Amino acid sequence: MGNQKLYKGSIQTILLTLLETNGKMYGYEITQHVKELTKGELKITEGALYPALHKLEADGLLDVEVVKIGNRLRKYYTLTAFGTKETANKLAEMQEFLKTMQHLVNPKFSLE
Amino acid sequence: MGNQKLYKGSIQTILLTLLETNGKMYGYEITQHVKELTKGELKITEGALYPALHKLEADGLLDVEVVKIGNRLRKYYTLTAFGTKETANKLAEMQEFLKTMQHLVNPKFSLE
DNA sequence: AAAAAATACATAAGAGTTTTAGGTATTAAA
DNA sequence: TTTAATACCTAAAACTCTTATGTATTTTTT
Repeated sequence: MGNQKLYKGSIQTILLTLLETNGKMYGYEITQHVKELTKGELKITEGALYPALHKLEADGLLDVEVVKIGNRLRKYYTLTAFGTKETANKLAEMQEFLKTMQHLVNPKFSLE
Repeated sequence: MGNQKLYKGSIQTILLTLLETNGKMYGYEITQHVKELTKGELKITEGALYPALHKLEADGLLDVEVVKIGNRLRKYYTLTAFGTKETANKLAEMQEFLKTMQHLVNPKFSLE
């Protein structure tokens, strides 16, 4: 497992991207999905996940739907229209960031 | 200027990489260099820069040499042997991180 | 059948990093 | 001569995440 510190600041973007790709997801599902997708590189902890989901919801980017499975709750999250727009913005920023970082840490390719 | 938040956690790696590439640099020089390299995308603030340099020095990754230019001081930083080793590690972690993020935000390319 | 692990949510204290805002001082440019 | 640039620095506050803890249900293992 690499340096979790590097992922600071990118969790929101990750959540939004996953929801855009998969339509709707619930918290626990997201943690498992990310673990698999990244082969264990990134483990989104609950202490980071739930506050992030709540904030995105409070900010109007996500809608939530509570579903009862047996006697247990699941909270399915989906993007709002506003959330979809913000996802595009954040994805663009992420791509810019990734490109910039590649240039910085891989000077051989920094000639553009 | 994109989302500065994304750069959280990567400043140490950026500093080490710059020092590896350029041999020795002083603080102010680094801020200017990064601004140019990234075309203004990333502005390393002094409040982030100096504590980071001091920490890397305290941790034994950097040596410092004070030079007087006229009546003004410059503190040139260079990598120690240990710092060079750590730079390689952090660069590897950064590459891993960048690859993982590309997969996450660019699902089309996530088939490996 | 009982114990352990997995599923599913949540919060709160603490750690760590960066921003914002302030400070000192010298040198170059307007 | 006043402003901008150079060059260093720190401290309070904001922000994000980790660690630790809690509750409860369901499934798997012993």
